[in-house]
Amino acid sequence: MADSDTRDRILDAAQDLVQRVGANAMSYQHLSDAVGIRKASIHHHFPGKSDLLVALITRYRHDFLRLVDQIADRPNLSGAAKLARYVRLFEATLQENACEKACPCGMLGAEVATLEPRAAAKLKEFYDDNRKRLAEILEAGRADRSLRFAGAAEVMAWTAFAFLEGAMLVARVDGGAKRFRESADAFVQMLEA
Amino acid sequence: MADSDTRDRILDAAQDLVQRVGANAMSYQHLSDAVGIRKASIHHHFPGKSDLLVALITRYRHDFLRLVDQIADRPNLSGAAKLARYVRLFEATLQENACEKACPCGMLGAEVATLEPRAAAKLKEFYDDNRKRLAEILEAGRADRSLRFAGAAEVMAWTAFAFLEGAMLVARVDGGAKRFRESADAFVQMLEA
DNA sequence: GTCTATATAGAGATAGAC
DNA sequence: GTCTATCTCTATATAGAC
Repeated sequence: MADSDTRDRILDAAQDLVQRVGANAMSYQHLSDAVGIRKASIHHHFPGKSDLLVALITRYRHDFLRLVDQIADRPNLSGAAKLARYVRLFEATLQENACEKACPCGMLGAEVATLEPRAAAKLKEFYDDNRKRLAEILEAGRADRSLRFAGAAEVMAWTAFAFLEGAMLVARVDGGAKRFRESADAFVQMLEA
Repeated sequence: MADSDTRDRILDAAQDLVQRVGANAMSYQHLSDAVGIRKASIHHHFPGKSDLLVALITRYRHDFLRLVDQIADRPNLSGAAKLARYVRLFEATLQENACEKACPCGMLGAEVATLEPRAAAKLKEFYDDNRKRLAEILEAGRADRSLRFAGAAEVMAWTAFAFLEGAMLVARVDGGAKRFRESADAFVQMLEA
């Protein structure tokens, strides 16, 4: 499993760089420096940059949705409580490592026009899955009367997801994690019954 | 004024590229191709890439705030109507040229970690100014009872701005201008009294 | 699986002629 | 103000030894 370990360390370094500077500002040389192996060795695990990005999105999607499902599938939690915990997943990412890290899929979203179709498709899956889970949480909240909003849950899910991704990016320019938190609280409060 | 004309054409091309692919994926060669003059001539007008980005943000900020002020300063418009028109400025940008263009300052926000301090400071000015204008619009709406929301107008302004910037970026991955519109309408509706 | 070495292309930038 | 020519550095990627 030494192979798989190196692979993960490369993905760790790549994810960190994507979250901080984006995919277009990340190079095999940076990964080489971060992981401590040569560029050619990175290419052995991920022949092209797109292979790396596809693997990165796939792994992040899997890990993140597992956390979301742990929230969404809890039967004794109100919809409002689920929504608050979902928001906290984004907040935790922003505060990782004391530097302000954005969501990797938010960063890649800004760069989508420069991604290969494979990577763009994987990215869209992440967005789709999140909107779907969010719609379920919102609908559950409306059913248990902990949330109140007009219109289709799918529309509000798109709105909430766009806000969270945007807030992570804006926070790094202006306000930081503190502003993210108070703004996210205000957003959730608008939906609470 | 032939000089100033070329300068503007370079900035036009640069803005188009930033909106579509971002600053890190934009090169002097791309600008050369788009404008029809050589790379060295671009460097004559903008010695370094940061000079170009600073000029780009400065011009966009000036032009955009002029449009915002035309909305905010209209005395016979309700706060809710002003907010709806502000949102439509972002919607119009997204639909420009039949391709989906993001806000240049939203794109640069994602890339802020790779910007020189001068450019990052100019970017922050754009964010600050927009939040300030939005807070005034929201407060006016609360005063004329066309809008209703809890807490400080500044917090809701940050929330609305983050949503709009995020929605433009998310829309290009998933849903397009149509989803942006229905989602933005839902957001405004949450604030309407 | 990792290395050295190399290939090829593109980046940002400058010198100096017209 | 624009050009040709060139410089230097970095990027992605591959060949082949260990």
